[in-house]
Amino acid sequence: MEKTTSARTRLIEATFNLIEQQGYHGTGLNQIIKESGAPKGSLYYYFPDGKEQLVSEAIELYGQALAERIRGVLKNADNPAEIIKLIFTNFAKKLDASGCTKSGSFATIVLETSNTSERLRKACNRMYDSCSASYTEMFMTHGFSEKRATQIATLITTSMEGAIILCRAKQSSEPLIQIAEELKSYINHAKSEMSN
Amino acid sequence: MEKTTSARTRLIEATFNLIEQQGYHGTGLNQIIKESGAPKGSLYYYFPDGKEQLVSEAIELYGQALAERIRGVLKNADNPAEIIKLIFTNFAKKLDASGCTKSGSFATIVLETSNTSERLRKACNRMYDSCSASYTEMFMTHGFSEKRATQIATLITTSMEGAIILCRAKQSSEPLIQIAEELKSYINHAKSEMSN
DNA sequence: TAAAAATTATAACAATTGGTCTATATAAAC
DNA sequence: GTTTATATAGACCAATTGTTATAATTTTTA
Repeated sequence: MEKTTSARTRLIEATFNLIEQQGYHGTGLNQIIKESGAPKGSLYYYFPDGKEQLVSEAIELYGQALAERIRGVLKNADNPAEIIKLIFTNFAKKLDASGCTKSGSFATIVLETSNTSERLRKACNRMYDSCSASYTEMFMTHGFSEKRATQIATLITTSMEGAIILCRAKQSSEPLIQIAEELKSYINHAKSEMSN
Repeated sequence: MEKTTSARTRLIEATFNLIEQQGYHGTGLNQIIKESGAPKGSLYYYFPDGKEQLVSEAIELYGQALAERIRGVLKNADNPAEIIKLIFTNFAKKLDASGCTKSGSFATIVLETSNTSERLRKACNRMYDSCSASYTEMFMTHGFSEKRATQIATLITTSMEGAIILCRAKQSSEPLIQIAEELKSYINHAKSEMSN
């Protein structure tokens, strides 16, 4: 089972790796093949729909992994504010580790293809929904109303994605760190107002 | 003066228009020429450094216009929370007017080129700094400490950029509207805590 | 009107793009 | 051991990418 799927998954992994650094159109299939080390003939065998399918599955795979990771961290959280801060600082660490080259987000794909590929747009949208839902769920289990929980979840999702962009532009993880602190104090404030 | 610069500026305008819809690598020079209606031979006459220079100047031009627009709106603001909300809802309107195709942000360029072009990365970064500084300035004139003003400005800048991405993915301006409301109440809260 | 400068046209460039094709190998099943 | 899927190799495709070079054309200046 390992050997059979390895070429396929190597292609997917290389795809996401390169796209998060260079974008969708900036990443060629030849480069993906070289980076993955996968045999060239295998690409259209596993992904008959070509690049679009390849990227679509990369979004799906990475997105699910991301959503699960987040959900796992949120699971045993007793302090929502603290745990959100932790997630942001973790992202900052990963970004730093890559020299600020790998953002770990779908923003590029969205911005490049949302007007030309419904398939990719929807794949990205599902991932945002999935992550956002995880946040919402946690806040609700901590006593927030559904409406309030959803609002905060949206703010988290958007500021996360936006902070990553600022970090790439600045070549520094500082924006993520800053937002981490900011959101923490905001969530604490929201908590204290939970009565109304 | 109008006729002489018209081909040049038409090229720049077409460039920004297309890039915000399709990204940097997704937009070809041929398409820019066609869209702009500018003579083909003029491109490398006005922009000897090619695509990079063309895009760089597009960022500069659009960025300055954006920063000025924001600064103008903030100038005669007596209610910071309300004016921030207004800016976000204005962005939402513009996005809706384009059928959610034109984001009016530099995120694509950052994500696609920050690892390969210092020139473009820095150009985008300058624009973020410029906008962020406008927000900071306003909050300071309304009594916020410099530190606090900067923090809130960063949250505004990041969540704006992130919200735009969510809107593109969702094909709806709803995230921008939601964040508009959320930030408004947040700023009001921050204002009430200004004493410490 | 002649000379100079600014602008545009056109063709070609090598390189690369995403994608298709057929032939060959490797493995599994009977 | 022969047949049948599964998988890989690699040449090939037309189209397009950004870029360069040179020629023709305007426009400005003298």
